[in-house]
Amino acid sequence: MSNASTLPTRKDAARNRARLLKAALELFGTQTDVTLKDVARQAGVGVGTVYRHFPTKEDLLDALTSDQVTLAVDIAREAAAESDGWQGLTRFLEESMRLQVENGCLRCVVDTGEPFSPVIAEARETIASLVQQIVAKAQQQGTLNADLDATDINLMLLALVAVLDATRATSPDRYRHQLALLLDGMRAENRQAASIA
Amino acid sequence: MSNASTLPTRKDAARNRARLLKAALELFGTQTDVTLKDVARQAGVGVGTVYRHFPTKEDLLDALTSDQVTLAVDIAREAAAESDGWQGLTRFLEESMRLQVENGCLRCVVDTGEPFSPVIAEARETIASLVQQIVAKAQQQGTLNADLDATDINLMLLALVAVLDATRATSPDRYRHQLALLLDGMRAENRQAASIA
Amino acid sequence: MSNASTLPTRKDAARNRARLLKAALELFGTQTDVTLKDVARQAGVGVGTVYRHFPTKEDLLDALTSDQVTLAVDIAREAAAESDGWQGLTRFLEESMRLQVENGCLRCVVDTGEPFSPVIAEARETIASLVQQIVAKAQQQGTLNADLDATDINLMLLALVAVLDATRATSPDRYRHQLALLLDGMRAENRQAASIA
Amino acid sequence: MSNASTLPTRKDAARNRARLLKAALELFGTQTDVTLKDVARQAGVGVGTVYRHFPTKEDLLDALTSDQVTLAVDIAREAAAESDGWQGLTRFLEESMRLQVENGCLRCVVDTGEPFSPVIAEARETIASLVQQIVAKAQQQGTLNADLDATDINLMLLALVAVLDATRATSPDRYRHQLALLLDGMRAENRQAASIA
DNA sequence: TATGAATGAGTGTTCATTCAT
DNA sequence: CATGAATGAACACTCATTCAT
Repeated sequence: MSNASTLPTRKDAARNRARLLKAALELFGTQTDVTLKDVARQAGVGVGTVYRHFPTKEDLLDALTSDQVTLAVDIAREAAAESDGWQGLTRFLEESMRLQVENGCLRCVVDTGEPFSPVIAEARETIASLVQQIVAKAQQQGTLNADLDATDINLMLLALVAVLDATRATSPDRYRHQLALLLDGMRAENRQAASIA
Repeated sequence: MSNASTLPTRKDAARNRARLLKAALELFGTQTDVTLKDVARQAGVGVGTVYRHFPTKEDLLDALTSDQVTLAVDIAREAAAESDGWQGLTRFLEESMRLQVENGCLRCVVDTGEPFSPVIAEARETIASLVQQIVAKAQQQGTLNADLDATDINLMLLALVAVLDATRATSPDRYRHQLALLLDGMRAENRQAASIA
Repeated sequence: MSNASTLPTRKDAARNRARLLKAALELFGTQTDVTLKDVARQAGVGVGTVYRHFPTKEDLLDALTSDQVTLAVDIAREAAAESDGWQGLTRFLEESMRLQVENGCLRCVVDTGEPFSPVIAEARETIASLVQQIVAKAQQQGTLNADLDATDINLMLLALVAVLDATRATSPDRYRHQLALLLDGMRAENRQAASIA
Repeated sequence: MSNASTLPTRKDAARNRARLLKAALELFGTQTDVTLKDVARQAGVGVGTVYRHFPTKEDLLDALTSDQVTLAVDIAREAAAESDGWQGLTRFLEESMRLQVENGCLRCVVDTGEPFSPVIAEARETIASLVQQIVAKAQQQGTLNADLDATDINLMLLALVAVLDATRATSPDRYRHQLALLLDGMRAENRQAASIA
């Protein structure tokens, strides 16, 4: 939870930092156009406190993203540890989506060209490499289409996140259906040469 | 009160409206954070003119959406006219995405809970109903999974749009791969009972 | 008064620009730490109007300075036209100070290393060159110390401005005494070899 | 209530006060827009400590000024002790400027109408009185213009400080030229009836 | 007592919207 | 009608000052 680059020694400071990240997660997870005053109010502190912990709005978002990406790295690691590649892939997608359902700030796992901090870039690379391992394993085991790579998996996540965001208010489980379809489409035995030109 | 000299004004007004929508499409299709001054400049008119035609920024976006949804309705209608259901479905998705590639304002075809105007709501319903027809036909013909409905298709579009938006700058064709996967996953013969819990 | 780089075509816009410059002159001429809200209030307009005319606080100050420096150029030109060099020098100093008494924004005639716009830089060079002419003429005519140059004159102005600013509230004419002393010190016939080590 | 264990604290407090003043002098002497956090960091203490010693930013500046004015009083006293009035005057100006070159906080010796503390006011009066003695002596000895008084001398200092501040970065000795001119202008024998109207 | 975290009024600046020309 | 100047609420961010640790 606490970033390596910042070390809030005092207890109350650490608590405020956590509160701020929690508040920010709650707000940015569901809306865009969140002001820092909103975050401060939600966290029950003054604006100045936001700036003490995060010198810039960008920095707050980076910290938020870092936290989520760190959790995502753990998920990828556990998924890569599965001996069955297909199982690993399924687990990676499902657990990542569970993270998004709970926190709603996963957008950033995929590199969309937006500015990001080194920490995030590194985590992304780690995830990409782990996913690549999972993909390779599943392909060797003959359960995954040969024409997929790590980027496809990341984009799938992005797609599912979009679905979740759109349906969260009315039927937050809906994305699972899409995930099922995608998984079916990814099975090696289901590949259709003529699906698309 | 109305005389001959005021007639050409109507033409001008219509032309300005078209110009504004074109300008807005060009800008909102690729960026966010577009100001109305930007739109006015792109259209070659003053800000006041924007407000004459669209009392509110929201109204402009609604009009933009309406245009796109209208085009989407046409696509859906043509797709529904195909005798082969699977073909119709494929066509609907591919053509809709082509629209998004070109115009970039398809976000709104799916109801995401955001406020929208009656005309958009109506068009959405029309599309939903047409897609439902396509889906039913394909299912009757035994080519489409039985557990899919029109909403799934719309959400698929939403997902693909997210992929396109993220990859537009670097590899704008990437979404086609995701589409292929989804199509494979949707084929009746490929349905896996155990894909997901 | 109106800058060449900006062309306020409308009458009311031009009036507001003039009002803003007037208000800014009144405020910046006597105080530091003036906010743009202060300027807006003093001018009787909204803050937005300040930004329409001057995209940046710096720009407003630049415009203010430009105006004053332009007036200063005229003074220098007239002073350089005097056939008597000493007379020209006296005139330059007295008239420049009159400008400062009235407007209070002359600080900028001397290059103090702060950022400034090209317009100001150019005007400064023009003034420096004219003052150099005056100095040379007076030195040729044997009325001015040989060891003075245009920079000395500018620094003298700076010094006198400091005196004026400090005494404006209590005895705004006091600077004239300092000016008299400096003029006496500049007369060729009064040069003391041993005045300072 | 007071015991042996609190005694060393006094020493610490005194040392911190000195450190703070030193740090403040270093920062305010060369820049404007110095924050109290800057001062605290430069002094190696926390902000809270600044406020323990100086309840207000203004108070810190007052203390700074007091220190400098005290040094200036010493200079004035030594200068007044010279038997030769002109020598005393020269010494006063040169030494005062040396102070400004080194510390850069002399602004305050002259009453510019800004708020100031009683101790500063008193020191100013002392200086004024000493300078008045020097001036009177030199006038009696026939080396100084009859129309000068202590205020003129203080304003001269102010003027020279302005010159120094403007030229410090590029040619910090430049002010000496202005000083030479002023001294020449102040010599009784160089008085020109017609220097200024 | 020293520390530095917390505070919030205040800055410069933007932009949707209104209104005089 | 079209224009673009005027408006002011709102934003990201700063900093003198207070207060919990």
